[in-house]
Amino acid sequence: MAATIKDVSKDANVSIKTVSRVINNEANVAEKTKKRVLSSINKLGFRPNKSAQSLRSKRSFIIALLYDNPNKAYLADVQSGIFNACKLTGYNLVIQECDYKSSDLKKTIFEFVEDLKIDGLILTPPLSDMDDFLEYLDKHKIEHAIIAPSILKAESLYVSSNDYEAAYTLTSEIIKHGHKNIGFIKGHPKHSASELRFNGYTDAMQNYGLKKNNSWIKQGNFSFKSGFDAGVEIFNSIKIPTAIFASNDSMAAGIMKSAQMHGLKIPDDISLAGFDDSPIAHQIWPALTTVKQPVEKMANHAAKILMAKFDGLNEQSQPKEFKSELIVRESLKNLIN
Amino acid sequence: MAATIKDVSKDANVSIKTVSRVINNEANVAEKTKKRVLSSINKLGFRPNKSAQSLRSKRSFIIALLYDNPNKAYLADVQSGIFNACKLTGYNLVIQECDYKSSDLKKTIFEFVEDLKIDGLILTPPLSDMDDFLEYLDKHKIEHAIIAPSILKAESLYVSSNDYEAAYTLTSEIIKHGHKNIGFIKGHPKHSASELRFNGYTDAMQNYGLKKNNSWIKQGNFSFKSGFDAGVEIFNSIKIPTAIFASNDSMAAGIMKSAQMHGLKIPDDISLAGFDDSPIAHQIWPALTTVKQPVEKMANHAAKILMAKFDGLNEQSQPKEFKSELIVRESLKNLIN
DNA sequence: CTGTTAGCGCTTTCAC
DNA sequence: GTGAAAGCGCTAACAG
Repeated sequence: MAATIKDVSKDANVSIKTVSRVINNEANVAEKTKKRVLSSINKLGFRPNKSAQSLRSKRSFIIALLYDNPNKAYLADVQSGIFNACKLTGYNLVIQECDYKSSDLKKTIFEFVEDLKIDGLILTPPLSDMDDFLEYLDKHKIEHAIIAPSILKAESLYVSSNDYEAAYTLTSEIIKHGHKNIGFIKGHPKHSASELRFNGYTDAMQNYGLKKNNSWIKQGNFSFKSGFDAGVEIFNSIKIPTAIFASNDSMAAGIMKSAQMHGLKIPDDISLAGFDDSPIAHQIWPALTTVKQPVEKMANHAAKILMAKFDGLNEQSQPKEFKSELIVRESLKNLIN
Repeated sequence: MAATIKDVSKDANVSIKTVSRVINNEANVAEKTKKRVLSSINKLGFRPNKSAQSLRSKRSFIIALLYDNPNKAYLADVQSGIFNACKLTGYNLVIQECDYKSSDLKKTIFEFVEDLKIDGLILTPPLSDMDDFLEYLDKHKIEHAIIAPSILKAESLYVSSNDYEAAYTLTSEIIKHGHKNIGFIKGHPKHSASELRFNGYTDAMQNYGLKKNNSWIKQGNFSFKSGFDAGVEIFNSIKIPTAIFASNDSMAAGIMKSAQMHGLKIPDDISLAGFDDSPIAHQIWPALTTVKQPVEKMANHAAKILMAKFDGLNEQSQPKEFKSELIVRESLKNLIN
């Protein structure tokens, strides 16, 4: 039978309350007593019963990841980042798939949090931007950290990346390769990143004195198919651009397929760039020029600042914004010389 | 304040034990009483406190998914299948990344299960084949369902797919397209699927009277890079095959890249086939001929038979083996005519 | 078919 | 700094 707090208290010759103090790292325990208790804990292999702790203290040492149908690689990265943070602190990770369009989202999550006494939530896009849901969480004092929200509120816990700047930089890079006619495929309208990336593209074009051509700008939704369809439309137009910047890699891969089916060579006939550096970016030929976001690190940090809050620590001083990295690969041709 | 079992018992004018019986669907409650209790539960919005249930009954209504570094799409599919099964039963899903090579794997998982009172585990490859770990779980009476184990023990809960047959069928299909010189890239040696797929290939070759050529058979490890490397080796040999069957899509994509860098056209110069129908299979061009396994369904079923066991139900009668589907796409050329 | 009693293992409250 | 007592909300064991 597993040792209980009582066994430890007997072994160490203290009250159970003192053992409890040691477990919970509370103040007011003499150093000597603490050592004795710790050695008993060790000797007996005592691990606190989480159900009992949870019943009494209404916390569970469990955090939850909420997501709605992200792409699979993104989900895996986020999850891995959070998991590794949990491992350090002894927290556990429950996952909860949600439907952001569902009308009982709030109720579902509320009951989920109440039932499991979930200590806090980590939200991923598009949940990160659902204002009324976020307000609801605040109102009910459900702790949460937000990954990549579009509106950065100083008082909330979040991590974000510099989508705008990265898109600006990538566009500039394409321009510096001698391209003037550059198309753009927008991402899912509900994801804040879509707008930021488009703005980065737009501003770079403008600052370099280039004109956008609306027949080369298409609405996508981050899916391979939407990229493919956009490619078909663009390649059927009278004049085609020399480069296309798609808001993510899946769409860029879709364009690549449509280009190749159209008999166009990449990058000789058309250059391509994506965003995210998902596995597909280097698993196709030619490999995609893209932007790598430190998704795993961001998620890791989100989990850390969330858990720090439970312990009253302040990790807010840490950077909240993570820098992306430009990765230039074969899909981008240099037109100069 | 949330309602407790006591509140319900007062409202319904019964003892708390009777309420408990209703919650747990136990026998020996008069239909009439049950109705009254249910209506009180409803009226008060009562939901049982899981911590208290867990403390007393040593179960948590939580199951856990154990995995070690699978590919991201596979993980997402498995997870989704399990999650959907959980939604039906009210169970929750905790995830646990493991290192199958770690010497404290057993200890880590044991404490994890004990601490959270995890009701059962779902294992994915390569954990599915770690005999001593499985034995350990049996010995400690930790319930578990196994996804795709190599050895099918009648007494254990598992789901599997017909890897051998599928590989046999795919190889036959390649042969029926007129190919005689067919290479093969093996998967990760630790995954049972690798051997099954190789055997399917071998037997098909033999049954059609074709000879295997060892310089076209390479050891891979399921990664894109291992496929790429294998491709480089094969394409540098004096004579190259007309088709290569890679044990998964990532490796097939790797071969495709090496072929294209070698100036070979697919499928005109070389046909390719993969396995799994991962996203990459149709996001490259030409799209890969492959085999689709119902991963999500398998995982869903694994979760269902596991949870059924907790309630003493027997879902063993359900099929344990799931059929794969052959998907022929552009990467396979017909050499006949 | 229903109820009473005890107690799971811990934290809270308050006393010293 | 430390401890005693109470009790979180539920289920097990038994009684009727």
